[in-house]
Amino acid sequence: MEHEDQEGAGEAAPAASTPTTGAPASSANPANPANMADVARVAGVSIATVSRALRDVPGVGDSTRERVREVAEQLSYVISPEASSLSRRETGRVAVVMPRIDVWFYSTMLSGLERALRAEGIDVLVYQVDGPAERGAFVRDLPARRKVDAVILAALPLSPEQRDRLDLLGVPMVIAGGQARGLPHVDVDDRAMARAAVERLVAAGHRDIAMVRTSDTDATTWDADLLRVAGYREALAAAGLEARPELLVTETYGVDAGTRAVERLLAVDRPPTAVFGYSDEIAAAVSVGARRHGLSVPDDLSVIGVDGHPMSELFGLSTMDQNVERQAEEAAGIAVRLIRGEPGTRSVRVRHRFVDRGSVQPPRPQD
Amino acid sequence: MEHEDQEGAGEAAPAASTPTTGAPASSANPANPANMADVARVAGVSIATVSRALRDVPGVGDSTRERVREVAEQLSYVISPEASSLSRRETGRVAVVMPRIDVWFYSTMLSGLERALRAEGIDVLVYQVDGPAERGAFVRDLPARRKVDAVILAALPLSPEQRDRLDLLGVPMVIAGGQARGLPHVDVDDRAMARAAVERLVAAGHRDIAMVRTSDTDATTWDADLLRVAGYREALAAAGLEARPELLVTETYGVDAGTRAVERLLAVDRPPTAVFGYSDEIAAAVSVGARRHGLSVPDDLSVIGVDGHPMSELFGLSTMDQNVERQAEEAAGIAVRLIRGEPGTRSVRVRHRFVDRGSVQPPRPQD
DNA sequence: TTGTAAGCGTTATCAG
DNA sequence: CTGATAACGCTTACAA
Repeated sequence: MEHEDQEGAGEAAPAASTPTTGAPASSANPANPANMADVARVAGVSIATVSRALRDVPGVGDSTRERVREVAEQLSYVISPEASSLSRRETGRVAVVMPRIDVWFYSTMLSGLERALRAEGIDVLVYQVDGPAERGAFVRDLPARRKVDAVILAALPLSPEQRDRLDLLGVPMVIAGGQARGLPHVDVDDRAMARAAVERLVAAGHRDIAMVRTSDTDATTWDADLLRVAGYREALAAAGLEARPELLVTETYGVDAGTRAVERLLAVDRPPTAVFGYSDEIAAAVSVGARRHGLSVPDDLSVIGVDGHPMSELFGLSTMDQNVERQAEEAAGIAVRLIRGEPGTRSVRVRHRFVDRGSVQPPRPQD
Repeated sequence: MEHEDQEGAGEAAPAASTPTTGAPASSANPANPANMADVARVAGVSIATVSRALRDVPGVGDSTRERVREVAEQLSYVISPEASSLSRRETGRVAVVMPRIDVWFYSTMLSGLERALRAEGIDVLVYQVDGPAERGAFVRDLPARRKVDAVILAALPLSPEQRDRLDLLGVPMVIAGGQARGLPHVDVDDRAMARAAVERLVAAGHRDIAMVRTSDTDATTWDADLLRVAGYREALAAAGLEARPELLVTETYGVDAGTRAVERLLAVDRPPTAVFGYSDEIAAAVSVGARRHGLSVPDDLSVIGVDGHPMSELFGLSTMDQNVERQAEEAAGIAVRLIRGEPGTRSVRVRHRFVDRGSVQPPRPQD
């Protein structure tokens, strides 16, 4: 370690070295934390009373409750969640299962779920289940079994058999960002979203409208994919436009997917004047690819995406925002109500919204 | 829908009712899962033997172990983690605490941590602690107390007092992506990374080198920020270049930060020919901003960032990759060893690496 | 090798 | 309002 100073250059670092605060007072012996019996003893009451006092359940005298509270505080007593769970038969935890964590949609969803669940005093256990193999293992071993009060599946693609086996988890389940037979879910209308996006292109005067999507590396089929393609086709049909197969291009995922897609699209007979991207990431990639080919967006090529990915803001891309935060909130809400046995656990469809950033313009006048 | 049988099929669900001796219905009765006593009874052994058999501890006859296994399987028995934890005095869980989940660095870190910890059979509890207020609350209430065997703090900025109070968690802690007095940590050499980046610019022949950073909305100070600025200055000094204050610009975080930064930089007397971005996101924003001003990267302006953010690939930006996945792995490893009381818990410095994408080129010949 | 029984720390049910 | 006491489901000496 060569360098020492951060930036104060001259001054000798104030070095917060000494364990400043003396003994953390009273106790706080991490090795064996106080338990309810300790509190009860010191407070001179029974353990049952401590339990009641600390949980704010009725049936304890005010003065008693107060005294217990003080003693607990003084012993820096913390309830043992394990013991409490064991006795109460619930964990205070929810599992969130998702294919990836390090991808915008999922990290945003997880962030929203965590926030909403934490507000309810529920802890979040994450399971990242990526690809068919891990999915199979997860469904086979059900590692979350008996560890949580509910499970939130975030856009996890499942076969019917897998879906069924999940019932063995024995707790309520919710789908966030998708659907599955018989489970309450929160999603957006992918088809309508795609249709609305393409309608924008149509309305701007485009006739040759391409759609670009990427294929997954594994054989997984995503509902959203199918639905958005369907929406694309519907919009074309509704406008009396032909769905030219060569304008629906699928590239394998990768950084140059956009460039490749643009190349393919420019090579066709009557190249498109507008592109609908399956996602904002793809729209952005197409936009970059277009630029590399000397095309400017939106002057030479209109582009619109789906998602509401922050990246699209940077690129100035118009998009159909699918409001992931809201989806997360709703899903968390359903999970909580299911846990509490409250009603109101119906599925929710979150509304998308168009975000106009000017990347859709009328096509260049044809010559 | 011919899924039906797990084993018994056919029989109408016996509903969750009879508490005890009733045959555990041979199948998964989610309401009342089998416990060890059930397994013991069916297998004709004691509950202790079941415990030993299922955990692979020595001291059980092979045939007995086998029989117990079968019975457990048949009853689709799953051990109660709560009970097990309570008895064993450990939870099998680790808490990961981070300011945000929906930001590249953190989601990547979390993804890596989850993967590594899952491989060790450890569950991950996430806490998103955003901003000074939540940080204060987290440190005050310590919601993770008694819920985990270790805590991993992912680049969580803490005051010395807060740092000290965390000791009350009573479990080992690790810092991932940063440092804090007295705690084992995993990080990169931010200063060296910045220096190396700027050295690339110097080596390409640039003399007027700017640095762009963004300020946080709250007053939080990030070590990485200070260190990277220091590295920037060091590199300039080492090259005998003046550190012109007007070339170190700080913009408030936002999508147009890049544009604003470029504007400011173009307005100075002798505008820079190269920009070092505090992060890849900023470098990308600057790159977009430059383009809006009619400057091309790298022809008119060289740009280099820090992070290894996938976005930089899309933008064709050179960067110093800080290898977050590796940092996660190392941090998880330290946590695991700390939990097991194994040695080898020293801090780790992960090496960064330069990723050349051609966004650094010699400056235009001056006229 | 196997069983018995004492915890682990709470909650919940009954009495008082 | 308060206190015993029996679960909750498992682990672990200690015996057999």
